[in-house]
Amino acid sequence: MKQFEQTAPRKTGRPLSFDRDAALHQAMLRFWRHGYEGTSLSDLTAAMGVTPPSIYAAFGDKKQLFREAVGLYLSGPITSESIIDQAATAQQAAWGLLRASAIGFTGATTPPGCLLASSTISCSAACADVQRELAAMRRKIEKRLSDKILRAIKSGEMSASGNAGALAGHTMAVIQGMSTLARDGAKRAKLLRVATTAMLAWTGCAKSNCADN
Amino acid sequence: MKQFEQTAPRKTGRPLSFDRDAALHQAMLRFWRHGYEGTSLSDLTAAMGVTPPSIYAAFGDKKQLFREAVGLYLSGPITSESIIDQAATAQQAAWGLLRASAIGFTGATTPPGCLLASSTISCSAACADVQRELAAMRRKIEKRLSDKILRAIKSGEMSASGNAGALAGHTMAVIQGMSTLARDGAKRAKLLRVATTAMLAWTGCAKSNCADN
DNA sequence: AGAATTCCATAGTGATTGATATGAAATACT
DNA sequence: AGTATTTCATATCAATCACTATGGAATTCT
Repeated sequence: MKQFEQTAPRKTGRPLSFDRDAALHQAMLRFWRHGYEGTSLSDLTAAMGVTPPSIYAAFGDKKQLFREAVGLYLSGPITSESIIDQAATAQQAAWGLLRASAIGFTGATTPPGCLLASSTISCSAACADVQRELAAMRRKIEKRLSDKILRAIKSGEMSASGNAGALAGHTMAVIQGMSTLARDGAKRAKLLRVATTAMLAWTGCAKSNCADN
Repeated sequence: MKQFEQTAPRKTGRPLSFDRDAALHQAMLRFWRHGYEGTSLSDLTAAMGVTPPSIYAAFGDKKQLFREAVGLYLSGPITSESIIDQAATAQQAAWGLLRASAIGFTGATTPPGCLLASSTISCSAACADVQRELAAMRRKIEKRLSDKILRAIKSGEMSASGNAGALAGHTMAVIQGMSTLARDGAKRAKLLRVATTAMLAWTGCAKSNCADN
């Protein structure tokens, strides 16, 4: 997230009268709940407590503000990458992602679902670029998981072969789908049961050596 | 779809100068690709070849046009309900849904993904009602599948118990997630592999008698 | 203190949104 | 033919969209 790094503090001029991080957090929550195009500038100004000129001075335009909001959403001590990389096995990596998603999609103080999964699923042609960016982020996570599975297969940790992409795709699909379930009102316990069920595919995979349709 | 039934043909007055069904089909394709709010009236008029007053005279307002488009999307000889009801087993019902979704989400002449899954995942507060309606449709399908699984368990067709909701939720999540994968560029073959992988959860379920997290 | 710099608040920009008013055109009924 | 009825085409409507011009306020530097 180099492009979002804090620039050197200003030495002169009137100081900012609002907390940039807090305002960005509020913007993230609005985008999370209503998506990119579903969140208007007047929504943002009301939620952030900042007037339009200040928003544009501090964040650029709406797209850049959204990109920073996505960056904030993906930041934090626990990320998809860290879950995948630090898992002992590929199967545990998938479970870690599914479990973290089930919990993250049903936070008490955050909107239901996943910001990445819902904010630009459908949008007008005007934001096709933002849509592509988020799609690339999703594919990046899937590839990282797929690579982890592939290495597990090569190292003999898993017996199946040739299904790394399918297992990774299935895991990602369940995560994206859990986001929709959460938006439709599913509770955390239900999402965790769905995640547990999804992991049965790994059991089935190990026992049946993966159907090779 | 009683509310969308063709009214008795007019007996007097200037006849419609456009094909209502063809115009509705074009509207459906636009909503499918860009979602409800992402499709503007000017988009619709251009795609349908109909001027705004004619649209409003023929369909009411934008929301009603969208509802008719959803009705058209869900119509046809093969529906979720028919797939579930006509399947010999609950497992075959899930597979039928997954397979039909993988194929339907990657049609050559239709937008990628699922209209139901993507058109109102995120929207402004102004269309929360439409969002709720689609959520209810998704839940209805899930419940029908869940009931099918429940009956299969009670009849002894399946050994597991107490996981009908989890299996149905998992199936629905994979379907919704496949829609996102399709939107992100996944090909039909990949979605079918994901669907096949998802079905391994049933194998794992049968063999391990379902983990009781 | 005075200059330089930066930000805030007011008020508005043109464009687009969903939706219509108006009157002419095209049909059926008498 | 004449009337009633319905639709079509033009030209909008008010509201909202993302965005900004302008000038004063608040700070640092000299």
